[in-house]
Amino acid sequence: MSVQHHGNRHGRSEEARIAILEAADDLLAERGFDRVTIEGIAARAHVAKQTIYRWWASKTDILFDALIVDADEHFSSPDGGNLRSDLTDHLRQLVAFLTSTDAGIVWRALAGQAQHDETVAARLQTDFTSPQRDRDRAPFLRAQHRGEIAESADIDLAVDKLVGPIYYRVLITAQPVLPEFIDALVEQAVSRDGGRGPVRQIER
Amino acid sequence: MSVQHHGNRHGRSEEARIAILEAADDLLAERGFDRVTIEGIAARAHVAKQTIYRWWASKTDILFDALIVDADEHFSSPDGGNLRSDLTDHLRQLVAFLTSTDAGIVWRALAGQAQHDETVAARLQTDFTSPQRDRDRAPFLRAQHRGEIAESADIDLAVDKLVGPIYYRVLITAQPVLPEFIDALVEQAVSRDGGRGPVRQIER
Amino acid sequence: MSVQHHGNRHGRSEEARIAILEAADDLLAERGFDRVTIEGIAARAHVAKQTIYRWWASKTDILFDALIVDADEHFSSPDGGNLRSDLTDHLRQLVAFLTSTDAGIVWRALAGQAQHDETVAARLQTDFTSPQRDRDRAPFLRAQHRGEIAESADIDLAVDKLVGPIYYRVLITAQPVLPEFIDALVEQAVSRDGGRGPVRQIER
Amino acid sequence: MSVQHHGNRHGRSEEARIAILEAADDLLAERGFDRVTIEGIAARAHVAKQTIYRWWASKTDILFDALIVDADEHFSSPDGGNLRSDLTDHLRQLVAFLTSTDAGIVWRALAGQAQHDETVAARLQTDFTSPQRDRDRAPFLRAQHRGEIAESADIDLAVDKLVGPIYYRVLITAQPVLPEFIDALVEQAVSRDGGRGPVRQIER
DNA sequence: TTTTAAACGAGACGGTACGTCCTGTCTTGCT
DNA sequence: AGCAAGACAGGACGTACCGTCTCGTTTAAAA
Repeated sequence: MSVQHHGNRHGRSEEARIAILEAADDLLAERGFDRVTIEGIAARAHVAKQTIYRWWASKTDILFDALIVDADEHFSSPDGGNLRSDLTDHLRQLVAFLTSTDAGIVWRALAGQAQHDETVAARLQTDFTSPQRDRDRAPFLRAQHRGEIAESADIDLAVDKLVGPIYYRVLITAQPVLPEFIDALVEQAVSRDGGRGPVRQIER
Repeated sequence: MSVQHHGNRHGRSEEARIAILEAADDLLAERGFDRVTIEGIAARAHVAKQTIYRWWASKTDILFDALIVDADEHFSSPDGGNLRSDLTDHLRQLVAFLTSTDAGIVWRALAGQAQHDETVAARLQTDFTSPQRDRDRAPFLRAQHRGEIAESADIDLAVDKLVGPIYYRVLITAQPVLPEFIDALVEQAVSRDGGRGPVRQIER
Repeated sequence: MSVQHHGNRHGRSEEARIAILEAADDLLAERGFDRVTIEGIAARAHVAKQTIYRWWASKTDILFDALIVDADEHFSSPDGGNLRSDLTDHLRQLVAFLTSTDAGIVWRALAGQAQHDETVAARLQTDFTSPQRDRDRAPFLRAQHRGEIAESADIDLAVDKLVGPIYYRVLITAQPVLPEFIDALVEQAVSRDGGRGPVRQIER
Repeated sequence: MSVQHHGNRHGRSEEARIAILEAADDLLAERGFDRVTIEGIAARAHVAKQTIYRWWASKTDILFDALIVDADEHFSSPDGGNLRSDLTDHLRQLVAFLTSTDAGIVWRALAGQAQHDETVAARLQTDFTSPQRDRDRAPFLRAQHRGEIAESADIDLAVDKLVGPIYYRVLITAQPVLPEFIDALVEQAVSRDGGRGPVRQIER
């Protein structure tokens, strides 16, 4: 295990790489996306700007590196044996990730920037949204495999109904996503007459 | 009837105001949010930078002005006599607004920027999200008044379930929001056993 | 004695004129020429910018108005009966004017600006330098009239030798112009072997 | 031998430095001091504004750099063996410098600005006036050394009398400084009965 | 007596330049 | 070869004044 150096001919400095990612993270949390600058990162990481430009194309590129590592690690897929339990578990993990982790802060910044920049949108799709969607579908797939739900079930629609309201609260209305809210979403997804509860037609 | 002013004590130049809003709109559509600059707006509107700074605090402030006018005008509330019809109408208007209007482009830029800037988030809440939420609730309120749904119905939850998936598709997954998708959302909201359809439990 | 008004068809407001001249003077003394601005003068004089532009072409134009009045009033021509006495009197007045009066501050600013701006140079020549030169020549002319000096005397050269060193000290070396210095200049001008004193050839 | 640098850790770009000084010089000659702007210099020198601000504090600071080089080089001190000859030589050089060189244009602008700005005045004193005064005194010091004039001679006074009228003509009266004028000044400085000539008392 | 026109305070306008910050590129000497 | 350092050309920021303009008010001479 060789120690990393400041300038050598053995490849990039791991020391610098980590310092840059941490500086970017810290600056994002402290000052917000618009005031994260390459110069600011370089200064805080005690690194030359050129070292950043050598390995990353932009500040969003740095943030993606900070995001990906954490996102994968965050989610576990404990199989609780039934759909309700698995969905509840999963959605709680999702909400925790989006609202209570450093990676969630990064994700939110990138999701914001994706609205401005098609390149960011594309990479966010590839690096986060798409794998995340696979994670979102997993409980349903397991339920199908188990025979708990029909093979014909429209899982994509079910996922949209389930996670859509969560992202909506996080990005748009800034309302907290409480356990009861998650439960209501799950209830609808699993119930025979799903989601009927709150707003159902009065029987005549 | 009215004479053109070019700056005097009786108020600002309407001519300049409109030129600035149009320039901002055009630049946003052509170049994207990050390349909308005050200097660019001033140049395109044939206006002095100071005239912009005199009346607006930032480029997002300008975009809010461009947004508000259009948002109000966009939505009508035709009372179709039943909840399903009203919701369908309303959601189609919402989707059209978000995805197919100039104002929708502006809204998306501001929603993105709101993830970076708490000030923008606050104003977006006040100027768009909150009144829009009132518009989203209106069909349910009319249905309650009609006796179509129970007084105890949790309208806020119903709205989240209804519009959440739409915003999610527009902002996150970039999937088109087709009529069938809207219909599926509405179906769940109005049905006695709402949303059961695609993913329902297999009866045992 | 009619009171002056704010806006009428009988000509300009004397009140405004004086307030502007005083504001210009004050700002020059307090902040220096470069920070005298039309806006600053207008604000301090509680006057509209247009009122300034109506009557003056530039800030130097205002300062000329402030200068001229005082310059004329400053100099007296008491005839002391002999050249030495008259020159001494006159030079002391000149030095006092240049270094110790409000008008002297204005003059110095305009003399400085004249180095940058040919228009200012021309007006300064007409309004100050040329009449001042007449005042400088007066003692010699009286001495000629009296028969004290020859009709053939080169008065222009004598004036240059006399006042040149004074302006030089005021504008260039920033040395004080003391009475002894004036006396030395006068001594040379009036003596049969003028100015020989300090640096004379050693007799062989 | 030397490679061109365009900015690196080993110091500034000599190329940029020279381009900036030349641009400032040219703009001063073409447009006058007030229309020399940092932006104009940057544009003409094909240089970024920041490069100017990195090395100079103001436009006068740039002009000082343009002045100093030339001033030193301009003056030679040929020892003609006698005071009259040396003074004549020296004054002709001075007049040529002030009125007929690029550096003279710069000097005049700075001398003008020194009347407005104490900082400029101080630096002009240090960088030009004071060393120039040493050059002005040199002929007298050599004459003393030679025994041509007394040890007790007041050289400072003699210099004021000699150069004062020249600066006066250049800055104030805008009269040309002709050889005859120089001769008359020198004549007075060296003659036993110096300066008596033009305006002397009529013998009684 | 009423009308009218000049000068006024106020302040918005299109502009120019300011001095600062950050971008992305480059060059160098060190390790 | 990668690095820290940092100068470079460039572009946008937000501010200060420029000189012009229009407005509505004040006022005394002209009608």
